[in-house]
This record gives sequence, structure tokens and C-alpha cells, in this order.
Amino acid sequence: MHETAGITGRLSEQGYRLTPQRLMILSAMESSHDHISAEEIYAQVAAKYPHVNISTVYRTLELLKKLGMVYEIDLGEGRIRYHAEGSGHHHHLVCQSCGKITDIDEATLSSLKDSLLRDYGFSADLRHVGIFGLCEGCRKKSSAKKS
Amino acid sequence: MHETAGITGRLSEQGYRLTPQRLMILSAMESSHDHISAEEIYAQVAAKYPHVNISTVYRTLELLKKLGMVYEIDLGEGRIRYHAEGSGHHHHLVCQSCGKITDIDEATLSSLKDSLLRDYGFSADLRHVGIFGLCEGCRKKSSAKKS
DNA sequence: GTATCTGCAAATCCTTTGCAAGTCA
DNA sequence: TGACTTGCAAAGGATTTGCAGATAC
Repeated sequence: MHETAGITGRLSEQGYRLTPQRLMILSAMESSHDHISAEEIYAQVAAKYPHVNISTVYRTLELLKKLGMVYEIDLGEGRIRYHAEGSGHHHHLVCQSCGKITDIDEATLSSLKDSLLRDYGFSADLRHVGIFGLCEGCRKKSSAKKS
Repeated sequence: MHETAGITGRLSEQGYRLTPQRLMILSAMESSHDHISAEEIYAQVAAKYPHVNISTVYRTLELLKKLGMVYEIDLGEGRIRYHAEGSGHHHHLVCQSCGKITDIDEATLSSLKDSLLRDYGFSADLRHVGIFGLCEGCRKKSSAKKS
């Protein structure tokens, strides 16, 4: 449950300072099972430490991204979401009608990854992918009544 | 080559007016083989018709989107790109190292579409998808020297 | 002690909106 | 004519940046 230690270790190993802000941002990311936005991280941290500034959140996220410790995902909301490495990779089916997000597991895309590598020499990063479309419920609704 | 006629027909059929701005925006989109951003459309139109405003471009794109005449694609640049329906669907391999964009054809993702429908009841819209990763050249470079 | 970090405020970028004037049908 | 469109200017939200003061090590 407490992997913060390992993660912060990686920070200091690379010569970066361990500040309370960075620790709290990391902890906020880990406590979130979903992907989390900069604003949400900020709100969570600010609840305990009102002094933080959102620009620190952005700067920290950029650092963690550079170090490969967080990943970005764009679910088409006009804002980026972040996800801590080590919390497991998965993909998201985003329903364009009701907004529902379904997680699917990594294996679903593995054959695609293989064929892209084989046919195009392209090494796809499919760790966090959003796929847009219609979920089962909305699909049935829209085929029942044409509105 | 000149499918503007058909497209504009669809506009007036639906009760929308054919204004010079809309015509020029449509023509700019068709002349672009790649996906094009709002800013780029604006620049192209403004070259011939300096009076246009970028908000008209956005409003027109939203209309065309609603009518299913253009699609959006997000290549992770912090801005949306647009693509005219009828210019063919395809997908993009975006190299995160050199920025190179390789088009691949629609069929590559068709088995994925099938399995999402079968396993999750999810009807995926895979008409314009960006896949991130490393292209062949950058992959070789990064495995040759660890920088 | 000092280079790294942070908070603050302002700037930037992309996109949207209100409104009065213009224009297609 | 009259509803639909536009230009303009200003607002909006997300993210970035410059800088001086604060702090981890």
C-alpha cells in the first residue's frame, strides 16, 4: 500500500529534492484509483496544505513525467489526466453519448501492438489509451429510437 | 477532385446558409491532405479573405461536426485537428521522439473493433485515432545508444 | 551556504460567447 | 424582410513563465 517510499527514492536518487509539496502530490496520485487531473490533485493537496499553488502541481507533474513516473492520458475533456506508474496499465472505453468510462485490461490491445511492430516497425505505447465510441446501453437506445 | 458541390449541397439541404466563409473553410479543409487545425484553416482563408474571424472558423467547424461532415482528431498537441469526411479514414502513428506521423489504414484496427464489440458490447469509433509510441528510426537510435 | 523549489501574479494558448451589425434566401 | 451569420471584443479554462523569496540538503 505504501509505495511512496520507493517512488520518492527515485526522485532523490536522481538529484531532485524531496519537498512536502512533491510528497503530497505523489500521495494524492496514489490515493486516486482513477486518472486524476491537475486541478483534482491541487484540490486534494490544498485540503491539507492550503499554501500550495497549482503551478507547483504542474511543474511537479512535468518532472514526474520526464522521469517516467507518471503517464498522461487524454480522454477528450479538454484537460490532461495523470496516472502514477506502477498502479497498473489499462485502457478506457469512453462513451461519447453518456460519458461512461469502462476500463479494459492491457491484453486487449496486445495483438494490435504486435501487428504495428511487425507491419510498421512502430513500437506503440499503449499503456494508457482512450478509445471513443458508444457503450452498450447507448448503442441500444440509439438503435431503438432514431432521434 | 471537386466535391465541394456535394458537401455544400448537404449544408443547404439541412437549411443552413451558404456563406463565402463556409465555402472557403470547406475548401481549405479539402485542399489539406493532412488533418488541419482551426488556426491553419483560418490562416488559409484569411490569405484570400482577410476579413474572416477565427471565431467563424470555430463556429463553422462545430456546425460541420454536428452534421457529421468533419471529424476531430487529437494528436496530443494541445489543440484539435479536423478532417473532412469523405477524404478517407485512417489512423496515425505519432512518434513521441521525432514527431513523425505515419498514416496507417483503417483495416489495421478492424479486429480490435470486433473484439471490443464482442467482449464489451462497445461500438468503438475508430475512424480517426492517434497512436503514440516510437517510430522505427527512433527505436533503433534509442536502443543503439542509451542516452 | 547555495542551487533548487516554491508562491505569486501575470502571461499565453486555444476556444467560446454576447451582442450589434451584416447578409443570404 | 427576417432569421441566420458574422466580426469584434472580451471572457473562459487549462497550462506556462518570470522572478524574488524560501528551503532542502
